[in-house]
Amino acid sequence: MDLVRRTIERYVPLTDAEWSRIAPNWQEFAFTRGARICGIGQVEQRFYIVKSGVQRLSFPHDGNDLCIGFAYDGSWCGEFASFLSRKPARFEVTAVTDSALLGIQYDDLQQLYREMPIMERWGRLLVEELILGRAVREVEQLSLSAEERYDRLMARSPHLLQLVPQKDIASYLRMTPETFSRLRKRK
Amino acid sequence: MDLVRRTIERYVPLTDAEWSRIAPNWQEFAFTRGARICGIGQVEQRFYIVKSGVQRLSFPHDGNDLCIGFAYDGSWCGEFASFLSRKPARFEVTAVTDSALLGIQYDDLQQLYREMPIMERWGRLLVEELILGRAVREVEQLSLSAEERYDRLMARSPHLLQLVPQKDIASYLRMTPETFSRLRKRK
DNA sequence: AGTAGTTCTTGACCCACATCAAGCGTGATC
DNA sequence: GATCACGCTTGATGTGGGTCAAGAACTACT
Repeated sequence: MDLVRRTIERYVPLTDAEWSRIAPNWQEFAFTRGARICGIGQVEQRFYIVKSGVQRLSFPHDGNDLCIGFAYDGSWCGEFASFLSRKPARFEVTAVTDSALLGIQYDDLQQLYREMPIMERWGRLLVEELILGRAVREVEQLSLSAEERYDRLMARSPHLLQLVPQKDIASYLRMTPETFSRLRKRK
Repeated sequence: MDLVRRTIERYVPLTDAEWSRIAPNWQEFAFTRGARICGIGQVEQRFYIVKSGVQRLSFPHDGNDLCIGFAYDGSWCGEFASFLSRKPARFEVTAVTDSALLGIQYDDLQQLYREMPIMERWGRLLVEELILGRAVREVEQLSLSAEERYDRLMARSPHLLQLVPQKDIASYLRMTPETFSRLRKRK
């Protein structure tokens, strides 16, 4: 649970008093491999910090899943768009491995925002960071070839190959499992 | 200038007192057609609200520009990633038509965030909205064919065709000008 | 251990869209 | 109103990566 405090404090400092107001709002959730953390059509109720495990963000598209991203230790997890907008999720979140997540309920977070300007700031900085990540990924998607995207991911997150099925990585890189397999062989 | 107040009040209510603190931080900027609003490599100094005109967000990629998005009346404008991170811009912002923009300086905005929790909230809600827009676009990019993307854009923003060169729209839709031209003919 | 359901690999083939090239507006500049 | 510079169109040709298919290697379940 201290993980939550450390994670928040990467953005804003917290006094012990502030933390003791915040802490009770966070709860631990366990998901077994393959479990659905948020399904398409439902409204995401929580925002999570990953304590352990790997999770996948994806959406189904004629037959197979298109993979949008992964979350792991220390990163955020959840269907943010649904969480923020309170609209049905377009993406689903699945536990790729057994996972322990620390989550906060939407209403509780809004209450914290209302009571504590420091939390409002945290919320802003957090979403700003998400935007920056998206911008980087957008450039890479647009300007790199299939092979370059493969190289880039393997350079940055080689561990992913051990953690999640190749077809998911392939989909994340916007290529078919066949192409991914052929690229691996070439190296 | 009242446009700024109205735009902010789409997210949070402002008292006259609050507004009179905020207003002096916003300034009007004029750009003529073709002018560079933010160049690649420089740090975006301002966050803009569009008073009039159309602007383009793009980045160069072997020879031509890859177009990421457009801004027009009432929407936000600028290289947000650079503005938020204070790092050199990866994208450039160009005036497609003569443009009048209302802008606020980075430091001034941070000062407002510090002084006024209501502005901090505005900032949070604003970036949340930007993220939601990205999610929608990401789904469309991934799940629609070139022709479907064309149809979707023509249904939603037919006016764009009158405002910006076809090659930019083509690039925004991730296709060559030739493909775009052929799609138009088919309709 | 045996069966069934996945995922990964490999080969053969295909196609949507890109690339290349040439001619045609159209509007800015002198 | 001639010249120049782009943007748009149209046709011919090329190709990266997708699709289809079939077998091999895992994994999970009983």
